[in-house]
Amino acid sequence: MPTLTFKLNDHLYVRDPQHTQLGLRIISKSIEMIDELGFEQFTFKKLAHEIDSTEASIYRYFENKHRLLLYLIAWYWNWLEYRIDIFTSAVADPKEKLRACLRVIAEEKKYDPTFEFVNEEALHRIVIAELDKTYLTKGVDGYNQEGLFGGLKSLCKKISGIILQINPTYEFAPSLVSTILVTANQQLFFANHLPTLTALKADPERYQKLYNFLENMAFRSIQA
Amino acid sequence: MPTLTFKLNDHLYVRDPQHTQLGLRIISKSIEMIDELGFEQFTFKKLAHEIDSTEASIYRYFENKHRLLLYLIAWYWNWLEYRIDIFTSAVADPKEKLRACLRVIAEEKKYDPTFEFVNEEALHRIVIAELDKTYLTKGVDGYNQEGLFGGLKSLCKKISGIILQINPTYEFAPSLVSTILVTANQQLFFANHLPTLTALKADPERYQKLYNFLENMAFRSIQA
DNA sequence: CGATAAATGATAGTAATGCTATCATTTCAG
DNA sequence: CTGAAATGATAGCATTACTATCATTTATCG
Repeated sequence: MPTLTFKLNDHLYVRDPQHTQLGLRIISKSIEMIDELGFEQFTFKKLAHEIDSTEASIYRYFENKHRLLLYLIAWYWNWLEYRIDIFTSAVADPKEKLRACLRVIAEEKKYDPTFEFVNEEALHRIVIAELDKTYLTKGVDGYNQEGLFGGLKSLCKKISGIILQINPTYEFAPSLVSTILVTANQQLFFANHLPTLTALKADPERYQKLYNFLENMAFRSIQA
Repeated sequence: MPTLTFKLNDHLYVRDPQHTQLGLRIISKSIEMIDELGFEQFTFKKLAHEIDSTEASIYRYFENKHRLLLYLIAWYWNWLEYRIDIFTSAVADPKEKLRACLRVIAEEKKYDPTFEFVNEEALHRIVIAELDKTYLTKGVDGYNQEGLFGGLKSLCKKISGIILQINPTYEFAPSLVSTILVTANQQLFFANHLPTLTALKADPERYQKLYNFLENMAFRSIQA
């Protein structure tokens, strides 16, 4: 099986980490470490030590640790859209298309061997815990101009399009979609840490219940 | 008019800032500064300088800057619930009650002279930009045990109760409410910075449109 | 194969941050 | 008026997030 790579926005990195051994180790190990330590406790120094390299070398791939996070999360959105494309391409009915999207969004994330160097399960935990740090920063507008949020925006646009096929008069398509994308992660976080804020429980069925919640919210919101 | 104060959880502070001049200045000025600088750029050293005090003195009120943020945002949720109580107490019909809640949640936040030392407009911007930093941290579980998220949880419970009055069979009440509370802020942020992710525009009518979005989503989701 | 450039490693240094600690001074309460 | 509480002043410290420099290894290409 060929190892696929995503073409991510140039500004996310200094040197493309997908093209070298060291780059791939940086991605691989940083996912592991951010997942374990949390983004605040994670440092390039610690990462360098773990991959038997140096801080300086890592800085040759990523301008700073925030851009690395932007990179990883952009990768995640690309991966999600790639999965959504797989599961919607053969579907004609827009309602079924939307259901397929929601299934991909709500499903438990597991290691995808198509991308050897990425542990999607850990990456999903990173997205859950750190997503907001990508855009909730004084630099948003600049990042946005550089196109660093292209992955999320593209996904949002795609799903909004499907919703408008179902009901062309629905006024809030992009708001509903961004709400769904963000809340899917948030509800899983609440299930683990703030259970009073969610109807989900920290059990294996939570992904199914999350799907039910999102499907109910989406289809009822958009009905004419 | 008497100046009201909220009884906030003891663990949020070392010494209660509402009881002293210096404490009130810390609250007042920190809101201003976090709003301007963002939470990352904000430091106790800078704050000390602005209020003509010292770093050490501020540490006598707040264990660290993260607890100060928790304090401010807890205050905000208390204030929101207080406003919701005002606007729902006289209303009998649960549907109207829910509408009143959504109006308070979606409305433009303005300075409330009941609380002289708090600029609610700035505080709302802080909530929009920094809310997630209160719970998206490795320390959540500890904070939660200390009861530091009581304000948000209480609000969520109250509104969930109203929803269950409208439809006792709705399965996802707390999820819907937490989604609404979080998304209300998020959509306003997107309107200002990532407009492709929202149907709102960065204009004065955005609060009305936000209300419409939330009302549509809420009432349709919970209908039997 | 050898020369040259590119990539990486090794090491050092710096300003800022997030504290902690100590002691002196002011303010307040009984 | 006295003692305690609150505040100020100052110093210090480990860590972080970089930047800079130079040496060494590795890949590339004629």
